[in-house]
Amino acid sequence: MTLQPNIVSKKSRKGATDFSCASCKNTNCLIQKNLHNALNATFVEQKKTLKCKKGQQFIIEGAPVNGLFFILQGTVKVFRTGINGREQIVRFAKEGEIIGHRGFGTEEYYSIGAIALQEVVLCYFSKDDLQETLLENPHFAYDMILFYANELNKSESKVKSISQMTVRERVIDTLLYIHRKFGNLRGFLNLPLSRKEYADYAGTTEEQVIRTFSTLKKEGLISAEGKKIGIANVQDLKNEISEHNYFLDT
Amino acid sequence: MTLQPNIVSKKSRKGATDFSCASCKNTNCLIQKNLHNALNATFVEQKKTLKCKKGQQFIIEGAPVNGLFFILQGTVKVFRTGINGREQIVRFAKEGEIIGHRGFGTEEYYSIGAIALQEVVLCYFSKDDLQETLLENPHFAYDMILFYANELNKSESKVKSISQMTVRERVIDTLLYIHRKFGNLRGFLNLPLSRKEYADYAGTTEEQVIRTFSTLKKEGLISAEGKKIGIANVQDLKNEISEHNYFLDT
DNA sequence: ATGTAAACATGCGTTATAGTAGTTTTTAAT
DNA sequence: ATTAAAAACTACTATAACGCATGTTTACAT
Repeated sequence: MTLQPNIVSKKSRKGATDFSCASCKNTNCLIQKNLHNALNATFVEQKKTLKCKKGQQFIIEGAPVNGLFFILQGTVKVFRTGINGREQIVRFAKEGEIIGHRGFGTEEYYSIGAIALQEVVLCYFSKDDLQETLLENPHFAYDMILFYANELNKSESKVKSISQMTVRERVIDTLLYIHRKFGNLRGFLNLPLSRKEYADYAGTTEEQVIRTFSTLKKEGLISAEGKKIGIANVQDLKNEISEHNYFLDT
Repeated sequence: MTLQPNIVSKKSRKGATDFSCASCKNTNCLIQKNLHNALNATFVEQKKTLKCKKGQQFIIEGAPVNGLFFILQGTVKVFRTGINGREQIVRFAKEGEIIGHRGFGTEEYYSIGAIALQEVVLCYFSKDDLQETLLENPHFAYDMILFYANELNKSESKVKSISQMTVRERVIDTLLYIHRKFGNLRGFLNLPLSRKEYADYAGTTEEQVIRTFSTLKKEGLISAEGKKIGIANVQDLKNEISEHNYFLDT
C-alpha cells in the first residue's frame, strides 16, 4: 500500500512552486545556514524535492541508506520497530529538520522509519553528494558535528527520562515536548496525535496514556476533546516534573 | 575529596613514558586514525596527558566544557545524575574512546560526569585547538560526524531497550555488553563492577540485579563469585534476547 | 589477626504499570 | 444523514518491579 513519493523537481522550475534552497525560509536548516559559506552551488541544485501525502512512509526501517532528507514543509514521525512489533517513536520533526542522519556513514541500513503526519515536502540529498560537500566544506562539516552532538545529548536525556520518570511524568513530559515544538492553535496543541502515539513516544501503553489524560483532566491540568488536547497552564505541568530538577528538552 | 588529575606532560619527554600520538597503539582512536591525514603536527603536540587514580572523577557534571578527553589507557565510567540523585550510567569506556563529546559545541556545560574505574591515562585537547583542527581538516571532521552518527544510533537503541525490555532482559543485555566490550579474563568478565553499577546501567535497582543474577546462576547461565561474573555460554544468553529479534550493540 | 564498612543476598509486602474485555464516542466515508 | 470503522474510555484483574528489613558474606584497613 505504500506509495512511492513523487519527485517534484530536480531543480526549481519557473511557473511551479519554488523549492530552491536560495528562496527557502527555514532558517534552522543546516543547508540554508551554510549557503553563504561557499557551499557548492551545484550541490544544492542537485537536490531532489519530493512530496509525501499524509500517512505515507518515505523511509523504511532496514532499507539501504542512500541519502538524507530535509523537511521543507510539514511534520514527520520518526520511529523504530521494537519488541513484538511495538513502536518506539524517536521524535516528531518539522520543517528545517534532518531525517535519516542516524544511518549516515557507518550504517548501511536505516535504523528508523519515517512517516508523514501531514502533507510533507522533502529535500533529498544523496549520500555521495553530501559526503563530497562535507569533505570540501569544513564549516558545514563542523555544523554537522554540533548538530549531532546536540542530538546525542537529547537522546541520552531521553534514556534517563524513560528509566527514571514515572508514566505520569513521561506523559506530561511528552505533552510539554509537543507544546514546545509545535505550539498551540486556538487553545489546542498544534499537532493532532493519537493516544497510541503519545504512548509510543513516552514509552508506555495506550491505556496508560488514556488513564493519565483522564486524571489530568479531572485535576484541571489539561483539557481534552478527542485528539484536541489543551494545556491549561504550562507552568503547572512543568512544575510536576521540575520538582526532580529535570526537564527533557528534546 | 576529589583529587585534581596530575598533568604528566605537555609533550612526551625522553626518559619518561612515551605518551605521544605518534607512538600510540590505539588504532581505534580518531586522532590516531587521522595522523597520516595531514593532521596538524602542532595540534597533537599541544595535547596534555593526565593520570587519574582509581575512583577519581575527572569530569564533573555541570562544569564548563573546556575540551575533550581521549582514553590512552584504562577504563572509565560515564554517568548522569538523575532523579533523587539516582545515577544513570551512560556507558563504560576503554582505551581509544572519546569522553566529553556530548557537551561539545553548543553546550556550555558537561551533561555527564566521568570517573576512572582503574588507573587511567588521558589525552586532553582543548576545545579551541580541536575546533581549529576540525575546520582545517575536513577528513577528521567527517570522521567525527561518522562517530557521532554511530553514538546516536547506540543511544537510541538504548531508549528502545530500556522502554521495551524486561529487567531480566536488560540485565542480560548488560552482561553481554560488558563481555563484548571488555572480554574475559580467566573465565570471568574482565571488568569488575558492583551490582549497583549493573543496575545503574540497566536502568533498574541493585536488588533487582542481585535477584536476576541469582536466578541466572540457578539456571546455569552465569557463574558469580562476588564481583567475578562468568558467562557460561554466550550464545545461551544471546538467545534470551534475540528472540525479540533485537540486540543492543552498544 | 581483627574489626568495620561495604557489598551481596533473600523474603515479603506494596505499588505502579500492563493487559483484558466490554462500552461509548469520534471520525470519516458513502 | 447514515453507517462502519477507528479511536477513546472505564473497570477489573494480573504481574512485574520496587522498597524495606534483615541477615550474610566479602573486602580491606589497622
